[in-house]
Amino acid sequence: MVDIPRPGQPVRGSKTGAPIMALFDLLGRNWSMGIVWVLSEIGPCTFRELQAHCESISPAALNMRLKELQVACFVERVADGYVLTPLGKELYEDLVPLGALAKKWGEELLSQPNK
Amino acid sequence: MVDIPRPGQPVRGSKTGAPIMALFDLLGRNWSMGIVWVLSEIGPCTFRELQAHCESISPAALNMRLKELQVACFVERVADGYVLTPLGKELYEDLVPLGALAKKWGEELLSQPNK
DNA sequence: TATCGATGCTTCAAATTATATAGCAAATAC
DNA sequence: GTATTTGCTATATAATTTGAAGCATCGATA
Repeated sequence: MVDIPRPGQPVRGSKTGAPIMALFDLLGRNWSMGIVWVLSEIGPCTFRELQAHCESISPAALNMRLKELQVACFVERVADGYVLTPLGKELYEDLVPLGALAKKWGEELLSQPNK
Repeated sequence: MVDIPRPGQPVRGSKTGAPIMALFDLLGRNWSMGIVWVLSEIGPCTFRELQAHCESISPAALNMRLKELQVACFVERVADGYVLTPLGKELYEDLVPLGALAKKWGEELLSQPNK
């Protein structure tokens, strides 16, 4: 039903399905990383809460990404709504450094003549 | 000309332009992370080499992503072709842990009944 | 100096994805 | 039982990506 890129199967970036490319294929979809980030920040939450925190995501997009992330074992549904799985939390931990880099990047862009 | 999401300006995921959301917006585009990854693996390389290593990217897509990554200061053109900037290398370093996670994830997916 | 191959793209139509808006069915709260 | 809230679905439109073809420029060679 919901199709996700899987290591070992052809994905964008690798016909043999290099794991990193499969992951990039999944995370490179619109909102994927944002959802993981927000879910980690605000903890277990309902669909509508998640939607509100993502500010401009459409329900169709949110729904699709959530389904993918569930099939991919990064997110699961519990009584309170949606949560990161242990693997999802690991993923989040790996994304954390990007938060710091993003700030540095923002400064560099400002100090730079726009192209 | 080439438009990229910038911290401080409205981006997907943040109307105020939270840096991490701007970065996710950029990296969440098709092939962005894959290009950074490949560029780091094979070092300075030509357009066609990059294209070959990305296995199935179309030149139009590669060109667009390269322009964006250059405007974003992650990639630059030198005599030998394209290279990561120092900031681009930092970005790569932050992506490295995802390589390990991807392998673990691949195993978890296999050991799991597919949904 | 003519031609060849390699390189760095551009073009364009077709397919895929994403967005925005409306709204509905089920569960809970009153 | 009526009103809210929640978790979506539907649908039309817009944006992005793909895939294939090909062109312009360059340096090397004949």
